[in-house]
Amino acid sequence: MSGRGELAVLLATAYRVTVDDLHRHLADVGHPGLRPAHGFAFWYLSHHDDATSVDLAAHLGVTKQAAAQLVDELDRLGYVTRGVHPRDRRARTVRLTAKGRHCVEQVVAYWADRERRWAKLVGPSDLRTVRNALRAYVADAPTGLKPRW
Amino acid sequence: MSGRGELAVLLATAYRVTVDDLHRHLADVGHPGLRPAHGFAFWYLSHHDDATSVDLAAHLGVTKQAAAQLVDELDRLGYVTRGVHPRDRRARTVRLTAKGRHCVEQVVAYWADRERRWAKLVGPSDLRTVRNALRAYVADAPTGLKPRW
DNA sequence: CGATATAGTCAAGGCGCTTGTCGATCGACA
DNA sequence: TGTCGATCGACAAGCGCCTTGACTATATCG
Repeated sequence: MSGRGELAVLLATAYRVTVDDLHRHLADVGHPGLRPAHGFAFWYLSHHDDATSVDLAAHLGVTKQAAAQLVDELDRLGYVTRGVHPRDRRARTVRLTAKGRHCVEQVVAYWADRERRWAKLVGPSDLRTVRNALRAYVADAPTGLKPRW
Repeated sequence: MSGRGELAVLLATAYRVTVDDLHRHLADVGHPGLRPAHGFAFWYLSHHDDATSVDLAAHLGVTKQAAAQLVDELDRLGYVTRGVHPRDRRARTVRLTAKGRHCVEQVVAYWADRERRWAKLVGPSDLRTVRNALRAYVADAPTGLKPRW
């Protein structure tokens, strides 16, 4: 790597490694076969009561049908349940089950551990620098290019 | 964002923003409809003469058939040509055309510009810190989890 | 109240991958 | 040199994760 574009490759690699290792870890602790979209959905559902497929679709940046399919799948796997919406007879709510919540907890714990490990590698001060620099980079992104999650 | 897992989201967002903006830029300069796999393929082809579909497949981490399909597509779009392999009658070489090389140049220029811009946002010293921290993070990844590109 | 919008569901299609197979060529070994 | 197993590209079919289209029931607004 000649140096030019190295940051791009590092970002891509870091992201990919992050995702792959997280999913390997989740399989190890009883949650096999999950993928990034599941993770983003869990995050959203863990912060929103009474979410609907359409809410989730907007958050994930996909169509409502794709979101519904994802929810179907998570339902089948036991991570979510659907129920009657309290205020809209057309809609159905999507809620995490205990299994879904356990999964979210595992992700949170995983990330706490990874950050500790990274801080030990480069020092807490440098990790703060990384965080701030990434924040600046993302904030500088052209409008409309921010992923919704 | 409560702070826990923030780095994960920042990495994911930075990566996604990077890829999206690069592809928007490439469309602007005459290369519409490209996707990340194309970029990785271009990078490989620009560093390897006489590459074959199987070489590319290994590099991209996909099957030889998927790589061949990608090459078909790039051939159709005018980014690569195929030829006789100098040493193996079974194989065919894949080479970048002038259009392909132009695209690679645009990517390199794009990244030079983005890095300059990022350095201006956070300071060159902090950007160095980011680079070193990402290198450390990636080097610390569990074996077998390094993406091939 | 009527017209328009919206939620979920069902259906079909597209794209980018996968696995399987085949004939031609290669490489190793006796 | 001949044989056998491996490998290359190409062809074929299938799968997963999205998309668009359509429909009925419900909601919203003037």
